[in-house]
Amino acid sequence: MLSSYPRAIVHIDGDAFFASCEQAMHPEWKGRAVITGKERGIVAAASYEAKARGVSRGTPLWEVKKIIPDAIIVPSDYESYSLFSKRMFEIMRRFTPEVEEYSIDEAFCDITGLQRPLRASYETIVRQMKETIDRELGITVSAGLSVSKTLAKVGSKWQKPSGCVVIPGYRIQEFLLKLTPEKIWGIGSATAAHCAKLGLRTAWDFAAQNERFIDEHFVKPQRETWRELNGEAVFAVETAEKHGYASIGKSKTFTPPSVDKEFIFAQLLKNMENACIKARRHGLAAKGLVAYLRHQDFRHVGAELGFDRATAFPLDMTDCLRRLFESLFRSGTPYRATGVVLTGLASSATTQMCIFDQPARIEKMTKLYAALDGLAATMGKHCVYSAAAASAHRLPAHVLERGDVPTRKLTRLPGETKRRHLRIPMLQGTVRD
DNA sequence: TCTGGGGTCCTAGGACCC
DNA sequence: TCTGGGGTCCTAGGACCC
Repeated sequence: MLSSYPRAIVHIDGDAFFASCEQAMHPEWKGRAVITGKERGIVAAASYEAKARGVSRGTPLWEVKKIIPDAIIVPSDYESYSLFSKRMFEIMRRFTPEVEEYSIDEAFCDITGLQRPLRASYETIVRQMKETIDRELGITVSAGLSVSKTLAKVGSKWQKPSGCVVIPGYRIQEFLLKLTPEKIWGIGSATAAHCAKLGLRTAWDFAAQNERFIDEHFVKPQRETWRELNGEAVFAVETAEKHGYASIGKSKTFTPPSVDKEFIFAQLLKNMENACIKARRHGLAAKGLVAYLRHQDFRHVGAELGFDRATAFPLDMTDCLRRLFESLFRSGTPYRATGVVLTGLASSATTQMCIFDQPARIEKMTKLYAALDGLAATMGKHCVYSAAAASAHRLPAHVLERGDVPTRKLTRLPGETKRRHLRIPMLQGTVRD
């Protein structure tokens, strides 16, 4: 049985990936502080030169400029980074097809049993993999090799940048003794606090508990992490390509927080319109809609509602959104952000029609949005938007808007001689409560 | 660092149905 | 109507990740 002997799992992690890609594309930037994230106003990635001077992920850019006046600050260029990413995965596949593309800059692979066919030890295989990536891509990655994904991740983080760390079963304790529980993949701040309450100060304290104790005090995901730390490969390397989205969300933080009811609803509408645009671009339609409001203290309240028919049309959702909003909003409470999530996404081509639907109307709406999407493609996003969301587009001076350029508003569609009524009856959402 | 934006999965409790 | 027990679905919220 495969599971009866230890697996050899590799985790490869790009070092300051976005910044490294920029340096690879602009060799003259090597050795300099390079920052990406210009479009959002905070650091998305910082080169090691920048990190050495105290800049880390999430630092506001104005602060970066104070610390490093000559820093090179550029917007994140996902398309280019994706090319580096793809090539990294391809190189890994030269060694084994068992590669999981975990994120743009991370991948796992399973090299169990490959010593003989590749005529090399596991460690040598990993080293070759890492060195090939470094050489061919002109960036560096860090590698971890161990018996489970969680431990392989411990390895790849251990010696960044450009590390290559092996954690065999008999050395697990040695590594985990030097880590707090929070450093482990799958253990966040909440679980770390829970560990602290139980007197578990190191990751080893957690790993060394017996199963009964773990079952008593922890829930499923943490129990699985516990088993992984004990050398059991619980999480499989998922080779299958992930396609599409299970959900699409859009959110926006505004500073300062607002108590203005219509302003907040307009933000929500804009979130919803943006999410719909993205869904249509991917040929997807949603079965449900979540709306949420974030309080000043970062807690949020949300509510969900399902549709009778999957849709990616704002006109279908406006009523529903209003109802969700009314159920969430408390007047006098300042909110700092709004968000919308489209859930239950499936290809809009295969959308089942509900027997109460009127095909003609749906077809009209399909045409309308196809026209709007076409317009957006040629004239820029948001050249047309719903009147209700207008206040979110014409932003008050106190609202920070990054990256969005105000565009002109059209009152009629191209090819029309007179204004057409765009009043299409709303689809009834089913409130489940 | 008092805090961006985009995702996934899990859980507890209630509703609803035999 | 009261009485059990159990399954399944849904929802709101948590937690975590990059």
